Amino acid sequence: MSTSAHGPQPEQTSTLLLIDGHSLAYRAFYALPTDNFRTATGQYTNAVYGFTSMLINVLGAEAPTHVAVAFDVSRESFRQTEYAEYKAGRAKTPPEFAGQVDLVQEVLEAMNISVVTKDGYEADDVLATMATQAAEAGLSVLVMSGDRDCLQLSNDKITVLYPKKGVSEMARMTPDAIEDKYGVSPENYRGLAALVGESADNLPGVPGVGPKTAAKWIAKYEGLDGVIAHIDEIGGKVGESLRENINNVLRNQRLNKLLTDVVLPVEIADTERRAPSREAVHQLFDALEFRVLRDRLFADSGPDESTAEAFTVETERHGPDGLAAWLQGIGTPAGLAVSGTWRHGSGDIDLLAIAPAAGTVDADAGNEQPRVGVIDPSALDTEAENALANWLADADVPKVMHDAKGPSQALAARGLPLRGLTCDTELAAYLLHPDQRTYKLDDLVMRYLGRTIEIDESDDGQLSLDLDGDAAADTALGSNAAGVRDLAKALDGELEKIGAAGLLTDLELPIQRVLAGMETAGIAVDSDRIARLEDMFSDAAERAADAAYETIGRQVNLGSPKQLQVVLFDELDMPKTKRTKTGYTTDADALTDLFAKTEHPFLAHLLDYRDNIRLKQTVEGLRKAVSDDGRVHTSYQQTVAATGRLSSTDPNLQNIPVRTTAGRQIREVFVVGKDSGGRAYESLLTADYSQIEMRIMAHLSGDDGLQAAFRAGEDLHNFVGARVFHVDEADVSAEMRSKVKAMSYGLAYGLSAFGLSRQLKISVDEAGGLRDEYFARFGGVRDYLQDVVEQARRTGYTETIKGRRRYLPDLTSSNRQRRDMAERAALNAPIQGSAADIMKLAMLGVDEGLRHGELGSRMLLQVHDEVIIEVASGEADAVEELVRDKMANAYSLDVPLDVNVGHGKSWHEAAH
DNA sequence: CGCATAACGTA
DNA sequence: CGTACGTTATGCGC
Repeated sequence: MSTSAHGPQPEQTSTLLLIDGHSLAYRAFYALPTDNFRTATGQYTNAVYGFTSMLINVLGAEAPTHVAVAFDVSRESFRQTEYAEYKAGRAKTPPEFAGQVDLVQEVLEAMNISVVTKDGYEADDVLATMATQAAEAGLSVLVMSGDRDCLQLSNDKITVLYPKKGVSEMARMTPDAIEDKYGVSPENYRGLAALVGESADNLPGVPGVGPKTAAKWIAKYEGLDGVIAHIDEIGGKVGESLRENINNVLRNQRLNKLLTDVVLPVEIADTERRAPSREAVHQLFDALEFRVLRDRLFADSGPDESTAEAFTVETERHGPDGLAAWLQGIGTPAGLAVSGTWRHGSGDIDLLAIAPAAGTVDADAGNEQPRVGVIDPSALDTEAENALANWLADADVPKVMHDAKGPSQALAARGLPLRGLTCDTELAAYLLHPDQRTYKLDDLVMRYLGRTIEIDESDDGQLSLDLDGDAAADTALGSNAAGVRDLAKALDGELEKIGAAGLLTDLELPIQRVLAGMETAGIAVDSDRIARLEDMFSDAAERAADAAYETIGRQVNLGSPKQLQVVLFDELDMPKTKRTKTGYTTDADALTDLFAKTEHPFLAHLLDYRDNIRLKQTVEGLRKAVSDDGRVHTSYQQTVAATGRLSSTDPNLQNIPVRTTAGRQIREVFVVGKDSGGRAYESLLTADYSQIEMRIMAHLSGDDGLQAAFRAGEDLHNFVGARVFHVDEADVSAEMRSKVKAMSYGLAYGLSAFGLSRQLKISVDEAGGLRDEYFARFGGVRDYLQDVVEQARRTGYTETIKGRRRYLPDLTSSNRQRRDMAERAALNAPIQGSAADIMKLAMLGVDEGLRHGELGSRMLLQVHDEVIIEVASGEADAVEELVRDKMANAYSLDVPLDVNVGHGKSWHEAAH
C-alpha cells in the first residue's frame, strides 16, 4: 500500500475492536422500528440492520486492524450458579427478535469477522479477557457493548464504545469520560454499580441509593472497600438502608466483576481483520434487502475496497482509415460495448467500443494496456464497414459482451450480425446466482473484480451516450468494454468451478441467439379481430357492472377491493372471507364461495365483470403492443426466473388465456403472417410436451410405478388413480382422477395436506390419507422428494439434469416461514428447471434443424412447454417431423418424452 | 410520481 | 398453508 498525502494516515499501533454481539443487536432492535425492516418473506431485520450499520460505521471510523465479536452461547453462566435469580424475571425475548441473532452471525461470517463464544461464560467475560490480553500485548482496544459492566475495563489502552441514542451515535467512554459522567474512576465503577444495583440483571442494590449518592460515598471513602470499612459512620436513612442491604452489595460486586482469565479458543492474532467475502455479502444482503448497507460497506470500508480502482481506459476513435488493419491485429477475446437503442427485436446503434484482450500490445504505442477502439459505424466508408461487418460476423473471433441480445439485434438491424460470442457476462452471472434481481455490469465489475466502472445508463438500462466525438462518452463506453472483457474472464473461472461452463456455452448463449431471432420475427395478429374483441369484452364488462350496481342500488368501483369490502361485509353483511394483509379477500374463489352461501346476484355480476374487464385489458394490451409491421414482438427475459425458465414481457405472451372459451378467443387473434418480403407463410404449428414435469419427476425419482405409467403410454392420472384408489383403471371416476392429478402436481410444488384439502375442498384427514395412499404406491417419489431437500440443505443448492444450480440458503433459516418456502422451492426447482433445460435444448435442435435443412419456417414463441412455429409454404410435414424429433429427443430421460403437434391458421386453431 | 397490494392470467 | 412468472388498477404517501 502506498502512502498518500490524503486520507487517514496508517495506524501506528494495531487496534483490536471487540463487540458484544447480542447486546448490540438487542440495542438495535429497540432503536429501530420492526415494521420498517421486513423482507418480502416476512423476516424482521431491524436488529440485523442496526447492528450491521453500527459495525460498518465503527469499522470506517476506527479502522481497526483486528476485530472480534463475542456472543453468549447459552443463558447459563457461572453467575446463575452463584445466584440463581441472576437475570431472572427478564421479559421474554420478543418474537420479532428471535432469529435475528442468527442472521447477525451470518453477516459476520460473510464479512469474515471472527465470532468468539465460550460455554458457561457471558460475552462480556470473553471481551474482558481478550481486551486484557490485547492491551498487555500493546494493542489499543475498543470494546463496543451496550452493557455498562464493560465500563470497568476502561483504561489508557482500552476504550469502551457505548451506544447513545439510536444506532449511529457512540459514546467514547475513556477513563476521563467515565469520571465525568459517573464521578468515579473505571476501577471504582464496579463499586458504584454494586451499590446502585442493576434491575436488568435482577440484581437489587441499596434502596434509596442512586448513582449520585454512590459516587459521593466512593469518592469520600476512596472506593467501595472504604465505604464498607466505614459502613457504621454513614448516617441517615440511606446509611440504614446500606447496612440492611450490604449482602446485596457484596453479591453484586462479586457478580459484576468481568473475568479476565477465560480460556479462549482464539488468539488475538486470529482476529486480524480480513476483507469481506464479496460473494457471501452480496448473497446475504440481497436476501436481507440491505441495499444501502451494501453500498456503504463496499463504498468506504475494507482493506480491499479502499483500493478499488476505476477502470481508466484510453480510447481512440477509428474512422474509415486503418480500421481494417486495427481489427486484424487486436487480441481476443475482445470486450464489446454498444450504445444505442433497442426494443421489440430491433434497434439502432450509435457507437461501438472494442477492448482488445489485455496483455496484447498496441502496435503503435507499445502500451501494456491496449487502447479501446471506439467506432461510429455511420462514419465509415463501405470498405471499412465491410471490415467491421466481417470481424463482427466471424465466429472464430472470440468476443464477450454484457446483455448482448438487444445490442445484437440493433447491430443486425444495421446489417452487422454478431457471431463468436464466447461469454455474455449477464448470462454468466445469472448461471452463478440465478435469483438475483439484477445483473448490472457496474455491480458485477465491483463484485467480481473489486473495481468501479463508469456507467451512463438511461432508465431502460441501455447505454445512450452523446455522439460527435464526445470524449466522456467514448471513455464511458470504453470502460464498459474493458470491464466486460475482464469480467468475462472472472465469471468463466467461477462457472468452471461449479461445472457450469457448458451451460453457458452450449445452452444459454446459443439460446440467446434463438430468442433474438424470435423477438425480431414477432407474431402476426389480426388487428380487426383485436378491435372487435376489445369492444365485445368492454361491452360485456359494462353490462355486468350496470347489473351489479342495480342489485345494490348504487355505483361502486368494482375494481377496488377496498370498496368491495365495504359493500360485501358492511352493507350486505356477508360472512367474512379469508384475511389479507389489509382486510378480507374478494378474490374469485372467495366470491364463488360467498355466492354459494348467499346467492346474492351482486356476486354473480361482479364475477362476470371481473372476467370481462380482465379479458378486455388483455386485448387492449395486445392492441397497444402491435408494431407497424402488424406483428407483436415480445421480449424474452433470460435472467429473471430463478429456475432457468424464460419469461416474457412487453407484452407477456406467456399468459394469454386458454382455459375458458371466452379467453381462447384471444388466441384466435394470433395468426399466420407474411415474411418481411411479403411472402405469406402457410400456417402456425404448435408443439407442446405432454406432462413434462411429471415425466421428469418419474425420471429423477426412479419410481418404478410412475415410470411404468409413462412407458405404458396410458393416461397418467387414470393410471395413478387406479392404484391410489385400488380400483380397475376402467373404474377411475372423474373425481378420483382430478384428485390424484392435483396430488401429483401438488407434490412437485411442495403442497401440504392442508393446502391439498383446501384446493380439493376435502378434509385435511382425507387429503393426508390420499397422500399416504399415493406414497404407499409410489414410494420412490416420497424418497426422492425427501432426498432433494436433504441434499439441498447439505450442499446449499439444488441442481437440474443439466447442472443448473439454485442456491437456497433459507433451508437452514431459523425462521419457519422462510425455511418452508425454501423447502418448497427446493422441491420444485429441479423439476421446473430440468423442464426448462429440456425445452431450451429442444429449441436449439429445432433452430439448427431449420437452418440446416434450409427451411424457411421460423420459431416465434415459447410458452414453457410449448413452441409456436410459423410454417413456410410446403414445409408443414417436414417441420412437424423435425419438431417431433428434436423435442422428443432433446434429452434422454428414463421415460419417453411425448410431444403433441397441431397446425392451424391461428394459435387457437393450431392448438387443436 | 413511485411504491405496495390485491387480483389473475399462463406453465 | 403449492412452484415459477408479468400486468393491471387502486390507493397511499412523497
